[in-house]
Amino acid sequence: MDQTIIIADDHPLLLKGLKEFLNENGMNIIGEAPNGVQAMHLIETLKPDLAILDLEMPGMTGLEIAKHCQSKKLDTSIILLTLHKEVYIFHEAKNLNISGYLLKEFATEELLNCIQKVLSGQSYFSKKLLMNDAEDRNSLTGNLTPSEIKILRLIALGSSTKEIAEKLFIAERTVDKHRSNIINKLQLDKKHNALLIWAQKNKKIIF
Amino acid sequence: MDQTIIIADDHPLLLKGLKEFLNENGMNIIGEAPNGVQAMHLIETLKPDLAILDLEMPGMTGLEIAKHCQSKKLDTSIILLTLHKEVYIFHEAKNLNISGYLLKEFATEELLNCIQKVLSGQSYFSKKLLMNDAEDRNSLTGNLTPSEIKILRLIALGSSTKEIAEKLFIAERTVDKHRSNIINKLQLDKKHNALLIWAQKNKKIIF
DNA sequence: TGCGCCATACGTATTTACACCTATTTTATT
DNA sequence: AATAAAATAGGTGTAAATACGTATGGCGCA
Repeated sequence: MDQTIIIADDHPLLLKGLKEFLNENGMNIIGEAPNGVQAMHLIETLKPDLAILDLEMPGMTGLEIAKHCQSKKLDTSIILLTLHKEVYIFHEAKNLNISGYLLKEFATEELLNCIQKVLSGQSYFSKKLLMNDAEDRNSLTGNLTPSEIKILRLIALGSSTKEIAEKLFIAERTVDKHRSNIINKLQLDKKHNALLIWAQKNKKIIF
Repeated sequence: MDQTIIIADDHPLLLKGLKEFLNENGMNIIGEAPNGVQAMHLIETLKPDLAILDLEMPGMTGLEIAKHCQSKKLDTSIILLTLHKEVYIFHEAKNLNISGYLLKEFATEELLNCIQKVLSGQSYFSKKLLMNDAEDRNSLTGNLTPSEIKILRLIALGSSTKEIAEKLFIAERTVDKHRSNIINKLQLDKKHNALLIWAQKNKKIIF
């Protein structure tokens, strides 16, 4: 493998383990960073083929790095490593240049496979991230209609009513009405931002 | 160092990093385990001088292992590694045979120091765990005035401007002004609810 | 066929959140 | 004692979120 890789993680032991593991498997690691800001800098200066990033890092998360790369039109492929099952990332990944997403827990089992796929232009997302919490989800969002769920997700991602309307090509008032219905179905307080707060808190469930 | 060590962590990359790091520093690792149950088994069979354990592991947590060791009167010293600042462990440690407690985040910086102390019979608890998130907090909320922090906390708890004004016996406009100042200091997007979302996300830091 | 659910859309009104501005009083710090 | 910083308060304006209505077309199911 002559393709270049950088890695970033704020946990030094994990960074070390990752580096050793990749080296043992013949990968060409040209840079490593202990936080998101430095990782971004490495990507900009070294322009590696692949960046393997921790999702949660101080300064800049792996997700934010992906967004920056996209807006700066850098063609570094990105694999995210995460500790917890943040399923919502999977959905964001569609709009971003994220090619892989793995749990650290299973990293060695799947990492090589993932890297190979990504370096050959494909993408790889750990199935273990997808098949979970089906129960929680149903108990909470089972009553919601498909449109309502769509809107709820956009709210969770930080979109305003206006933005949602634009994205879904429907009227703001319609979105408004859906919000209202969602609030009723979830029996939220009739308080300002109650829906927003709920969506933020329950990100993991609604995706 | 001829004293024997076993290590356990459910994250394979971290376990690898830890092993390499300790080997490089001349430690004598006689066993490693990917979960708590196997770690306990290693301790019972190999009777190492020291066990370096992840706090959160499937099957048996580092804390449970410590309890077992105590009840079985094994004199293996125990160092716990943790990802998150679970300060409550520190208080439990007094009643258990836990000799060290470190954040993975700072592990390399302090780990050798900690191991030396523990192997020589002393104990070592990361100060970063005690004087809590003082750094994180300062880096993020250090510029904030006491009033601003008060208000930020109320926002995180879901209070509206009106409610905050009532609780603090000040005018709504004053609260408004503080919100504005907080947003500026934290350099948040000038977007609706940006402050609310930030406060929700960073609950752990501002309290 | 008709009933009900859903998505769509619009109107009106209220409450919040925030920007940008000024100004006074209190409290610290030097 | 003087200067700086913080807390307080207010004005004006915009955008957003929600409540509470009504209304229509589509679609499935009894």
